[in-house]
Amino acid sequence: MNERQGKAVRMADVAKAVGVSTMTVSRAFRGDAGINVATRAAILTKAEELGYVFDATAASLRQNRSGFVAVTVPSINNANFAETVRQLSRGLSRDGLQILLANTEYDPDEEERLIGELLRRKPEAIVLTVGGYTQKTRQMLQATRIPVIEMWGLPAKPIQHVIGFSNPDSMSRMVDHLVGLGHRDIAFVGGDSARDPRGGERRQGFTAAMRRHGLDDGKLVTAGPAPVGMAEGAEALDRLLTDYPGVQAVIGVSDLVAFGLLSECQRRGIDVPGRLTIAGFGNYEIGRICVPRLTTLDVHAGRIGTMAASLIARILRDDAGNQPTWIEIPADLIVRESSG
Amino acid sequence: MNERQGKAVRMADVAKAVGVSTMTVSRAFRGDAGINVATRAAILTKAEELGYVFDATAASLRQNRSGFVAVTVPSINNANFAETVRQLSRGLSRDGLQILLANTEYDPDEEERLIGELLRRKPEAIVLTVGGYTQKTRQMLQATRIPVIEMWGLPAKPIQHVIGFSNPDSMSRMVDHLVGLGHRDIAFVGGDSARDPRGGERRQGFTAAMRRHGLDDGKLVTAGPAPVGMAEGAEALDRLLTDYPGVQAVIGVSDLVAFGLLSECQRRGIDVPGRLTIAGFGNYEIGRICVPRLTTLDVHAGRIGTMAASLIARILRDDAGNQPTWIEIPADLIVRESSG
DNA sequence: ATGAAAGCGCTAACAG
DNA sequence: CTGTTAGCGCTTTCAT
Repeated sequence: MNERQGKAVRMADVAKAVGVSTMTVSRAFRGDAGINVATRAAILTKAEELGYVFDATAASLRQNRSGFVAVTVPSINNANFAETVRQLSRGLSRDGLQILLANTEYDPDEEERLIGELLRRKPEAIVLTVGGYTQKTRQMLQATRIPVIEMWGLPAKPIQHVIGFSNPDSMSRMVDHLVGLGHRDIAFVGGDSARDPRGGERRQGFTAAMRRHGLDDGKLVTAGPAPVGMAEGAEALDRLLTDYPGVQAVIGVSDLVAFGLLSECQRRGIDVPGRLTIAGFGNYEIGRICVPRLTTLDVHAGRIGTMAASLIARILRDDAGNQPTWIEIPADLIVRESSG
Repeated sequence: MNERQGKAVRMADVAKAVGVSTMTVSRAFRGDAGINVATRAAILTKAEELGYVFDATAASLRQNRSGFVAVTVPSINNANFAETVRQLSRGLSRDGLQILLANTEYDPDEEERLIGELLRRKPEAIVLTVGGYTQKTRQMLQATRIPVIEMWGLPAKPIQHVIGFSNPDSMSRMVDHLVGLGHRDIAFVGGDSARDPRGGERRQGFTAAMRRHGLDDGKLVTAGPAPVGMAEGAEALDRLLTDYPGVQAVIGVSDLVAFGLLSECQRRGIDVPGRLTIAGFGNYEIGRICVPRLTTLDVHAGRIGTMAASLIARILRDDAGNQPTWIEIPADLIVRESSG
């Protein structure tokens, strides 16, 4: 019956079936104004009947518009990165843009490889979690003609646009809070910072603030290679108490680590915050639910995504967005029961 | 200088600069065997120098191979779905396949819209979280020529391939465990099941098993519209204790809900499992860390992704994968301290 | 309101 | 080992 046996239905097939040109079918599908209402209806009906599926690849090639925005995150398993991606995705979908997501797994070489692959798809913009690029990565990002947005931090040498918060400054504020409560003997639990630039910046913020207060900035516990989570936090408590027996307060590089520390305290009957004050970072849902609730810093993960989407929409609309945008979304200190 | 001012570098530009045909450049980039090593090196060097970026869109169109696999999940913010996607992504990357991810937000109409958009990108396979499709969605999935894989459940009317576990059967086993411990007065806390077919199936598994044991199957608490998480679990405890004062054990539709219930118990000084036994579903990391640790069902979220990737690779390699595959990955009961 | 011709950047198919 | 020709399915451009 069909002369293109086994082949997918194209616009030309729909056009022939309806008795119009492919151009008219194209116009019907794009909702062009200048097209007869009846013709349009007939085309859409026939297309449905034939099982026609529009080929976005061909359209992309011809229009030089892929409709993609590339995004890289260190780990999609992290609830906060996931929330950023979710809001980014929501915001972009209003402009008909789809996300091309890549997980770097906290590995700069993997990130380089993934960004290379993403760029071959001709995305209209690329959104990155800031920090720790390889030389080749930086070179690719500087050479590309599309908008580049770094998020989740404030890079010293921004590539183009930036949306985020200062990791060290935010952490400094947490130290100020704990010192304000009267604590002097404060420790920091984080991962191997080489694999997690943001975590490393938080640790730097911790040591800088401790020094500023004239306190010992050396109470650091390394919970393992990034990403460190609940399990690593729980395991780290032992080392914390052994290495720094007089510790009064501890800050986790994230709420997940803080929750691990908290759980292990509970298990051992250590009163929080009576015997040990615990604070986290990131304002994850778990910190609002656990007992006691966690003092933390809200980095507004969702808002970062929302604002990145708006920024991209604006840049793609008017080409006026030629000069780099710098959007700082300050983290908010949230004081809860775990610090006292 | 350049005659294509403002335009991106193409293969033809590289070819001209090196003094070969575009075909040779194409071969160099694809790592074809039959090409002079020196020529290949010269091409790659020149390409780098000119800032050439391979256009995967054009290659896709010509080869009729997009290199995409489409995936839909109800929520990427859920750690278990994220883990499935992560492993799926890892497995597929070995075959040079990229994931095109869409979040349905537990909304069948949104799912329909997203699947429509995904199919226009000509993915080579599509992976769905099973259940609750609109009529149009089912029709699209039945009409498509690409492999369709439903995961995270065992559908009554599979479209093609299936990889997952039985939600009702798994939940039944949890009931058996609690009854085996001597509990008779058991409740279930979940979300509005209309929005979450998998949650609804778990509830059905609960009621069926309770009836099988000759016990009251009516102790249900609805924690709100799906997705229900930690916060909804915490809020639901009050209703649970008010509506069913004699309740001995409670099952959360997920570990997140169970953790919410557990936290609220801790807050009120209710002993778990002494006064109330709590069980969850899904084996989330939190259940291994919290105090007491949660009894749960391991659904092997990561393995679902890994196996989906292998299945896709196999189907795309030999076309022999014409008959539907049915892979059941039984959930494992994990007994921990929260049930006693 | 509709159509004809050209071409987006790459590669299949064939030739040498 | 390398080149030539044609064309993937759509849209731009220009014409009517």
